[in-house]
Amino acid sequence: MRVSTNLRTTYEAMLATLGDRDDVIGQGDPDEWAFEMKWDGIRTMARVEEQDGRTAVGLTSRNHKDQGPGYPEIVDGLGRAVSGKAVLDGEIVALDTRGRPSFARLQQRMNLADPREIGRAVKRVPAQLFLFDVLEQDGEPLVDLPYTERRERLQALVTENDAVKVPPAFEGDFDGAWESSKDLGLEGVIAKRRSSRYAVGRRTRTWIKVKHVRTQEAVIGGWRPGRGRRAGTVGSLLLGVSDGDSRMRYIGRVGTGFSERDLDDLHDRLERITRKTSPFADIPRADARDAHWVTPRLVGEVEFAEWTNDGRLRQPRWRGRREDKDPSQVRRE
DNA sequence: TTCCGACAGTGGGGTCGCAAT
DNA sequence: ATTGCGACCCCACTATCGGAA
Repeated sequence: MRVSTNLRTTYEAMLATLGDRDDVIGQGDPDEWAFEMKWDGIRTMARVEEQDGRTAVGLTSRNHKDQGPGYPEIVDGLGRAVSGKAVLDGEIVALDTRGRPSFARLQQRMNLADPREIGRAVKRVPAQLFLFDVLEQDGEPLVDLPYTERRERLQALVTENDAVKVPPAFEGDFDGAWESSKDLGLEGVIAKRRSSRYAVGRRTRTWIKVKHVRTQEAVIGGWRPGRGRRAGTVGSLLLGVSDGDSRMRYIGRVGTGFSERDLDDLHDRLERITRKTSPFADIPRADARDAHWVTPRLVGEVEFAEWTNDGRLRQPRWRGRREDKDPSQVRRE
């Protein structure tokens, strides 16, 4: 039986810089890069140790919370997958019915405290640990080795099982990896410089994440006032799309992507088209609480990661007004 | 000089646990 | 019983600043 201990992790995860295709292929030799899929889950530093003759496993999230107790199947799997001591970097994921990592499913595993509750959740939504780096092996620090050598060490070190995987890294062309990630319905691609060291706790351009982006036109049906620095202007916009009906279908809020000029401009325009009632057919009470309603006349464009199960924008950001669009023509794409 | 990376501070969706109503 | 709120997870973005390139 493996135990999950509250082992303190001494490493902060290395982070990738957000970029686009040109940031990767636009400079230098394309062979300098390796490509991995971007997994949508919980970034986790894993430590395997020997303690009193037993294998002890620690899992730590990015803000230093002990994740071991919440994922007993991974603790057990990691104990079987690795012999000896190691510090490994990876992502806890929960796969959907089509085999894609689903953050929505994984959320059902978060914040559970009661062991019986966790036991039931393991059966309902099993989680896996996808490993993509090794920082230390049997006490030997590996962070200064180049990526390619750490990859070799990782693959030799880990014996995969149900709960622990080492997903492949692709050499060669970005476009191939990009298309694969798209076909598989994944978030995007992480490009890693093959010669690069593991920069503990830092965000550098030796790792570049390139994400699939969606765009959607939306009608502003209201807004919420800002707080702190944004007091006196717009906090977020309440967005909708036409359903062919007189009232709009609510698709969520957007509160980032504005410059200070954008905020002033929007605030000005919105104040002039104020009305008393909600233009949405279906907005939840919580979202409507401190809303200021407006006549649905202004159209804008947002970028976002994906639609949530509830038909809301996930990770939305404002891209600007679309004066060329008629509100009644704005549909969900 | 320019640019990179770190920080702080704003905002989002979703889940769970717990206190207030 | 319902509602509200914070803690965790994921995150985008703006604005600023110091120091590296």
